[in-house]
Amino acid sequence: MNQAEHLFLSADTVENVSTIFKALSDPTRVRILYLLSQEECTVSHITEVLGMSQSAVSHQLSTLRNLKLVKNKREGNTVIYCCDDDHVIALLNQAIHHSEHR
Amino acid sequence: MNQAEHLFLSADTVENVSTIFKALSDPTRVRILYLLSQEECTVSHITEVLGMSQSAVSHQLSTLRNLKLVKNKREGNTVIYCCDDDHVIALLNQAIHHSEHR
DNA sequence: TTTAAATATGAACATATGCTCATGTTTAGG
DNA sequence: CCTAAACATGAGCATATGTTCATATTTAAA
Repeated sequence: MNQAEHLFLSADTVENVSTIFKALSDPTRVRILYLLSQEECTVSHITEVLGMSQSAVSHQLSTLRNLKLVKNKREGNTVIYCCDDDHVIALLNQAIHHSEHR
Repeated sequence: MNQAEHLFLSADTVENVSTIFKALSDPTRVRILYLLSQEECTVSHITEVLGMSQSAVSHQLSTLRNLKLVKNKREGNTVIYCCDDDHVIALLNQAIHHSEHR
């Protein structure tokens, strides 16, 4: 391949891509996103399923919210989270599939 | 969705998936993998293209080697690196495509 | 209007990460 | 053999990250 024919990534693309992957680079966030990919969940439900502290879960949800990977709605006393980025879920499912079929 | 119908991820799967994504969570490694997805490269070539120190590049190549995402072969005085995990390249390309088409 | 439940958030802390700097190792050439 | 080029690697350092702990906020119910 000739040097002139290289495809280059813009700095923006590199930044966006690594940011998306960074969001998926933590086990807790993987578990949260996978759970939310199956059903909407309250924070307390996520907390129970993951077996982690409410604070730890809330902090990670905050991270995912800032990245616009999840969104939430208040319903009375509780807050319900759901996925807000289908493509990231597709990436996650693809990685899961690959990991489980080797 | 009923609780009994949930799909659960094994601890191993969660660990594998987050490890793969962690490998892709750093801009330098994204640039290296993208470059190697197009052509085999010597370390010095990667160093020039990225405009980084040889040491920094070598350390990241070591990380990618440990994860078996790249492999290398010695050719005389130089060492040539190439990709060794097609699926990770597919994930990377998918993320790049998504990032560039929004 | 208190009180309790559900959730969010800031501070602190321990660990992980990515780079630089110095130096080690391997190979080709003189 | 000696030197230079190409690459690898360990130590050190600054920053980022994920959790806990304490506390704030919001809502429902008494």
